[in-house]
Amino acid sequence: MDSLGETIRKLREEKELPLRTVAAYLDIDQAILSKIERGQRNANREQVVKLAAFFKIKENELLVSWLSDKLVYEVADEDVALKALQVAEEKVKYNKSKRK
Amino acid sequence: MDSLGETIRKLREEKELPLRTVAAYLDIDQAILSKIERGQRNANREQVVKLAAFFKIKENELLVSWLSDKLVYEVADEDVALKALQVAEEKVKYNKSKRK
DNA sequence: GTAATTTTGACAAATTCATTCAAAACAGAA
DNA sequence: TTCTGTTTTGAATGAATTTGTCAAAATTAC
Repeated sequence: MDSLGETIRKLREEKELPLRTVAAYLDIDQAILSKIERGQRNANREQVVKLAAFFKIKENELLVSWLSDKLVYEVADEDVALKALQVAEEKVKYNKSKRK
Repeated sequence: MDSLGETIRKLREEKELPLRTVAAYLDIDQAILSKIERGQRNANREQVVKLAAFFKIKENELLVSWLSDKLVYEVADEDVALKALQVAEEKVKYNKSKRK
């Protein structure tokens, strides 16, 4: 249940790479990557895709991690957080079945 | 499974009230309310609370409707939408248990 | 200690978002 | 059709949020 930040920090440290290296690959300032890893900034979709490629892990898994982080952030400090997530699931399922 | 917009439009039309009346209560331009009802704009939390009071319905129900709309919007056109919602649920549950 | 790396925060730029307003579109009644 | 009230649209503005840059401070490793 790691956040995106925790995940990529672990991967980076496993390979003993400095922020600089990964940041260069993503074409962003290392300060931003530092913040992303610690959850102070959100990555954008493009960056997530690049990160998956860089670390050679499944793109979809990282996207799920990233998206779910955003969702958690969105419902934070709402009492109805869980309920809202469940209803959102229903709505997505419903839309999917309808779109066919 | 109505969206917030559909819900409040129905309520307003049941009572045969013009946009003007409800908009005045919310202290916003009627153009905005029109857009909120048709899902072209997001309401903010405060407006949702006021709407619940105005129509005398449960605040939490309307908040769930509003929040879940935002979540659906956030994951729209992502293949991993459902998965992300499920993982987000797990994360929220986990955070809740930890925060005690 | 030095050197490399990471974190922080101030600032600027860019982008997104909300709001206002007036005109256009629409609906119903006469 | 015209009159009246309502709703929708879109352009323009302003506010707020996000995003990136940079350099200095803090931390870590040697």
